[in-house]
Amino acid sequence: MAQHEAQQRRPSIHDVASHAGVSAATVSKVLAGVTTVKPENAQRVIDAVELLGYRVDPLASDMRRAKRRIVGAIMPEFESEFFGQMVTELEGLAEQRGYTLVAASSRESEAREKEILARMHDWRVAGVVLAPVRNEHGPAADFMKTNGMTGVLIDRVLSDDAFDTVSADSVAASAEVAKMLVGRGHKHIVIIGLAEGAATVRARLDGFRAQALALDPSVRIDVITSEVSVEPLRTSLRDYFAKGERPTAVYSLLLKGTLVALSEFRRRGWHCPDDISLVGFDDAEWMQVTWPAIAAVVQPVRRIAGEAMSLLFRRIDGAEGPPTARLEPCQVLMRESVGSPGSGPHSGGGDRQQPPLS
Amino acid sequence: MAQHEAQQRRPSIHDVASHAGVSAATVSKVLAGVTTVKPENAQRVIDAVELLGYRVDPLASDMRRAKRRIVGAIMPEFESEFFGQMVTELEGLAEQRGYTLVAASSRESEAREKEILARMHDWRVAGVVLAPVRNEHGPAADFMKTNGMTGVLIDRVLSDDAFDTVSADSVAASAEVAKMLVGRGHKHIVIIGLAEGAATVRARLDGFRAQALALDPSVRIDVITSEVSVEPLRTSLRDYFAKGERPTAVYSLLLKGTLVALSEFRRRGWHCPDDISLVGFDDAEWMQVTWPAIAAVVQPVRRIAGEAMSLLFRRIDGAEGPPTARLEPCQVLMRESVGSPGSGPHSGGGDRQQPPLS
DNA sequence: CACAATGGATAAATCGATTTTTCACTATTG
DNA sequence: CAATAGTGAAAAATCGATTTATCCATTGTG
Repeated sequence: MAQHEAQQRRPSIHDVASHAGVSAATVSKVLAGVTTVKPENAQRVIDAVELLGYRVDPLASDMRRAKRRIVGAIMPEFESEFFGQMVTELEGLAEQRGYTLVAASSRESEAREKEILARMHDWRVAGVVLAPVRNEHGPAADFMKTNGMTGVLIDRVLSDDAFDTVSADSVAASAEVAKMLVGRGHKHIVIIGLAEGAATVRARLDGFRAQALALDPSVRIDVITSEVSVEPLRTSLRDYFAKGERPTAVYSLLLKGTLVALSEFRRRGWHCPDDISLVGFDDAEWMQVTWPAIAAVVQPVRRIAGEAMSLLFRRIDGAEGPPTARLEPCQVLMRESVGSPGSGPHSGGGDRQQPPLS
Repeated sequence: MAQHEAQQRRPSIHDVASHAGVSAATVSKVLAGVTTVKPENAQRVIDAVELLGYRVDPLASDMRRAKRRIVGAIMPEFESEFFGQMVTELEGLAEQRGYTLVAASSRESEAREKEILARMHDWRVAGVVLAPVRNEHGPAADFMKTNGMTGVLIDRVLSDDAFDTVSADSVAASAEVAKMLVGRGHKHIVIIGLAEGAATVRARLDGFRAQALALDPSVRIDVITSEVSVEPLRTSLRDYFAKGERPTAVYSLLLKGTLVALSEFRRRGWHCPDDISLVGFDDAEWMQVTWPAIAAVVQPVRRIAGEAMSLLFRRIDGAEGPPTARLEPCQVLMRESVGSPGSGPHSGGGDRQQPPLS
């Protein structure tokens, strides 16, 4: 098998050195771009590198230097478009700077999150981008603090006294959603979400509520949250509807909640937007091809990733100063899932026949 | 800032050794579980480890040993549920064996794929799980061969003469889809897909065609593919419909194609399944909450990942022998998007009002 | 009692780079 | 012409582990 015969040891810096007739130190210098090498010798090194197909072993290289060129990324999951895109972006940005990104998923478990972090600390990563499962006050952030790790917290965070944070401005986005819904005459709205971290959820709720009540003090806003997972949320929403509650709009604070809402609408035979309107936090590709297309808040993934990496490398490069808390603006995509209350077929209006796209 | 004062150097194996009053070699042996250490000394080492909070530096550890405990995973993208789940699974399996998984996305580019592979080779990874952008004959697999890397190819592959392969049995699944559609009376079916790798696409087409024609020799099967990206596919499908073609069912060989089909249905105002049926390769969470729910072929992600890792580690551990080519069975999920031709409203039947879920 | 065998541990070599120190040699200056 | 300054490169130390070779002290045996 070629698989085995080619298993020869790769050339080391010493092989290059002896081929070029210089010392390993000189080779290292040439490769690092140090200018105090005689051009003639530099050329011989370059030739030898070319001839042998030599490439620096990043592991050995990182061994000696103070900061290793590895950064970690910890996401709650890889399965969603949001975190998938996030990892892709982070990977590219790390690469641009000559760093290797090691990504891991905490699978929505704080215990696992801390374990992964410990492992990354073992690797002596230069820094970590952490999207915490709950919020900035979990055990993972604590671990980072007590171990003097450098890092940036993203997504489910507001601000921290030790680390820079970057997240979507979901408060402003929620206010915009409120404007959209109340502006269309909705007077009974239910918000569903997970109580990921008290602060972030509260912020979104407050952002929505403040704007909604400012526009129409008579609007009724119900909130359904679940502490732990999505399934209890489904049950709660089902019970809520079963009680006879008839809100005219649902605002879901998370993607899975949007799915739950849709499936509960199905279960009850409600049509969206005729019977009930829906807006979801987090956009997904499929939301624009279904009928109705689902209105959604789009998070600025690229900006969050870019900002996070830029802050991270600033710290890695030794930047001092108090931590910053950045909020990146979201975009609210109005789509067919939002209508006006009372325009559905049950009240005489509406037509489920979708119009051709323009 | 705590961020900096805690930046103290971590204890090394020598620190542990001096604390325990033994040599570094002894510490290493205790940690490796070698039994030729006096119990008394072993205990002192364990105590010192505990006291100092010592943890082995995997980088330094891998330096000396022949095979590094790192495996790579290269996926075409992270944004889809399929590859997201795949990475999650692979990560867990690598972890179980004490390996670190380094994942990277080739972003559907063969050039990038090869670059990533070269970087992983630089890291001297013990092995790689590669989901090639096109097929098993791309430059990446070549690179692996000529450099004697060990690896397993997954997903868009059939078999290879140098590497083990694992993929979904999309041929059998396609046949099953054919049975489902033809069995319901469809006589004009269009298949859409990317010509990712000639062989895999052809296999799926053939699997479908053979089964369909066996059941009904009069069935007409049109095929629309695009070499490169999804957009040309959209254009082709649009042109196809614009020509006046009126197939009664669409079978999409890829997730993005399913989205394209749905959006083209929308554009023309066609209702699914009344006007046209749809089955897609690759399932996604949203497909069961939309109306209609979309019938889909579910790939056995866990099994593929498990089999790939098991084969990979077998090779890493030195297993010889010719490469194997595994096919894992898919599951075809029948859902509302599949109906019988001619039962739609245009021909008198059908009712777009969905029934409540059971 | 001398010598071999054995258990247990340490010293030293190694992995593949980087960085610091040392050194040889040339060029400048008093 | 000797002392000093300056160049470029080699030698050596280092990073933090693992592994091999070496060594000492017992114990066992003839």
